[in-house]
Amino acid sequence: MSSEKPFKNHRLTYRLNVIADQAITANESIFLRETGCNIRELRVLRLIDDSPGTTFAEIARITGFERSLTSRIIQNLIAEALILRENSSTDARVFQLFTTEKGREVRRIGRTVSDRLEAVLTRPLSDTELDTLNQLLWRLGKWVSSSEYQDLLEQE
Amino acid sequence: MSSEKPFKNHRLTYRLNVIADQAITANESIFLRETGCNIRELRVLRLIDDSPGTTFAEIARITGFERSLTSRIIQNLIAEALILRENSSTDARVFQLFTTEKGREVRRIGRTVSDRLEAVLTRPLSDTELDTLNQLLWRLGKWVSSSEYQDLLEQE
DNA sequence: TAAGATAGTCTTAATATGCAACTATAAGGG
DNA sequence: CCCTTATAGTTGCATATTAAGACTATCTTA
Repeated sequence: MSSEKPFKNHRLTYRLNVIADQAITANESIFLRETGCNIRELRVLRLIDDSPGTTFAEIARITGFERSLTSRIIQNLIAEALILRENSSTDARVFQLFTTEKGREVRRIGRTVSDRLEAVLTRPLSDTELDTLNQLLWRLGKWVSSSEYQDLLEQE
Repeated sequence: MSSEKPFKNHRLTYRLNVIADQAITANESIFLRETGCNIRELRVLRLIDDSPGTTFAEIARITGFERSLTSRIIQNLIAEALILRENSSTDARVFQLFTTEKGREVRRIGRTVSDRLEAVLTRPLSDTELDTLNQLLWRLGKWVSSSEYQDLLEQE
């Protein structure tokens, strides 16, 4: 029975990667078509929409993106008129970021698309199974982000 | 209780991606250090070791890598003396690939490292939970590779 | 007011990767 | 037997991605 599993010999890491890759690749082009933004831009847009007035440095810190990369993403979002920036009244080096009306609309569309894609992805699983999967992945996610995991990996 | 989940608002795709990314990134550097090969090279090495005499075209087909990319990977493996190639006796256009002694050794090391990393990754899960996760991911993997999934994604 | 820290930008260089042209050989058709 | 087309595999080129670090401007502290 268990010999029927084609994936059997593969590592968890590999399997995770294949699925994530497939899902991301498929989603990326759909997002781009529907919203004009790639996934990273949408993520930054979301962050700004959730924390109006946030700054460049905050975004870079939260996402973990390089500062140059973060800068360019923000510039793109501004060029597309999805966000705007204002000089901080208290520190002239800093500018604060806000979503525009159009930005909020794009974010809304992004959410809808995301909902749909998520539903398609999880279609073969029952609600219970999906819960189980979410829980297991949540624990794995916490684990791989922990310093204990990193330490354990490094000690040969 | 369920409100305690920090990941709660994130999408499955996102979660999968984060975990896969973390795991892959961590593994990649360890593999490189221990074997001198990156993960793709190891994968090709494994394929050749499992099917001695296989060809360039076979490798490209199975992995799905671009032909130019496949060619370069094979060249690297030859340069590192992990594999060798022989002209096919029946078709002068074709060459056949075999692992060298060193290649088999590297593969063996790769397997050991991989075992260890896998054990570290799955440490927080019980055997039963791991089984469950494997099974759910296996089903998701089959699903995202199906044409039905692709079709469903595309229909707006 | 000088020294150093911080916010953010921009140039540059390395790397990765796909495409398409290219060589060499095989196979089939008239 | 030649000509055309197909296949195996390689390589040059063009492009996209990204990190690093130099740079400007401003703030802070002494």
